[in-house]
Amino acid sequence: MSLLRLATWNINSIRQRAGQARRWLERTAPDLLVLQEIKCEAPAFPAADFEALGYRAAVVGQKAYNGVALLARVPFEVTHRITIAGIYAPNGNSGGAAGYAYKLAWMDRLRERAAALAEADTPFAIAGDFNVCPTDEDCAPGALGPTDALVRPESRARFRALLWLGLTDALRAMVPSGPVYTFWDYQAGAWPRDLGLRIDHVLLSPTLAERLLAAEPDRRERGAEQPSDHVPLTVDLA
DNA sequence: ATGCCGGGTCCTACCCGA
Repeated sequence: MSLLRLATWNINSIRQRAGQARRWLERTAPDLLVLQEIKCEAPAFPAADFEALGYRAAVVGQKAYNGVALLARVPFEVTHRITIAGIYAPNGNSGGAAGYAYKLAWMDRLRERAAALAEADTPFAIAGDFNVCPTDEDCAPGALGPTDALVRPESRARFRALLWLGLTDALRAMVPSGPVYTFWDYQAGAWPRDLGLRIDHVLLSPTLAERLLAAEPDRRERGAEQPSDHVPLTVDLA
């Protein structure tokens, strides 16, 4: 049986953690990795580091903030065409009411885009940092206040609207209940106290969800030297 | 409880993350 391994990782500066990403790719060998918060423009992205491992990079960069990239292993043999979206959704806590409104509007546009993909014939996955804890189980007690943009009801409603399109939350499909975090703040001993959040997600269209074999955040990476505050989330599809 | 850590940049005090 052939396997398609997808992964998403908010790397929090690719220039700071190119070596860590390279070692993780060697160990995990995904077919495709979407990265968020690369924090550089495309020419500064260390594409050669990944080409040496057999990955080709597609970069949408920005100076200082944000920025995403997609690393795909080449060569590959196309047996089933699928569409992969790598996203970095707005946090929504900065910029006051306007910043939160921007987050919600962005999520509304994402839903429209996902609805268009659902209308097409091609199976698809949306993977990335959604900056939403979908339920209370996805936020360690005390890790965030009730007014935080990541847990507010309007944010959660936008996430549910994606699921109502027929999408499957891959990690929750494999781990139906209990804490399974993908992020731990650098502050206040969040990692040693395991005060984490589940905000990185992989959503699968129905035919891909039928092929879901495994989904797991790689907690080892949070314990590395100078880690990102997010860990990679890997999803295996038959 | 925002700003304890850690990234970025107008190079160094300040913005942003979640």
